[in-house]
Amino acid sequence: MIENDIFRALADPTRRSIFEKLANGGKNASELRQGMEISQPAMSQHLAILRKAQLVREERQGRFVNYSVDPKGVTHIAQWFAKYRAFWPARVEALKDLLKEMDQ
Amino acid sequence: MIENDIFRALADPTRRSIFEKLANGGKNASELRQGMEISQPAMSQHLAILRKAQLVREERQGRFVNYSVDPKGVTHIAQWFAKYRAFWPARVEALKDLLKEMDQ
DNA sequence: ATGATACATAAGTGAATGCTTATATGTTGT
DNA sequence: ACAACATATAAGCATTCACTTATGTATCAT
Repeated sequence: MIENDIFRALADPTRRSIFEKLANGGKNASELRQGMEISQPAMSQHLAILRKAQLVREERQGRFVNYSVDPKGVTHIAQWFAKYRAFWPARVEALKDLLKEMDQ
Repeated sequence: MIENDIFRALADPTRRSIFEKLANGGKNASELRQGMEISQPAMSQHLAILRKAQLVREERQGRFVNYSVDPKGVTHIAQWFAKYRAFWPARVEALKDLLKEMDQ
């Protein structure tokens, strides 16, 4: 189940910060490691988990593999999260209608 | 870190379905167990984890403890998720402005 | 072809996770 | 006070997780 893959992927803080980095633009695995104190295999394993969750997609570019955020996973969270719109703070209640549209 | 507690809490499918049940209205621990094939201690442990993540709040009512969705945790996910609005599908792009408001 | 570089995969390990059974705590009715 | 009920906590155990080291695969430059 993809929903399970997504939440398991996001449960790890290292993977969340990788994902966050990619939200600022695509990067290859080596670039992602910069300033992160993480081994090459560990990064590769994290990326595989994010990929399986469709939170991230890969595109080979020669020796490098460029990673970027995959809207598929993001959309899936959006849909899951839309179920809880009733509990957002009052000032965001205006979102309701748009999100209701999204459910269809 | 609360963000970590939230994502770890949601990583378990049993906890997500408990959370989902509560989104349809507050229930006590016994009611939550109905139709779930889960032991009493397991339910109690799951609720403790959801409570720590501020996804759920408790309110004692006599012998029972009524649980309901806590907007604090939900709001926190909303804020985290707002960072990735750029990757939502195009037809939801209209949400941008409202969510931008939310960031402040 | 050969070496260097970028990344993936395999196998092993300690720590965390979700369950179990047993027991404790808190509340109600008698 | 006491039994019954609702929930929480403790301790133990099997599985999962995130890492490690070692090795494999793919691409580039010479």
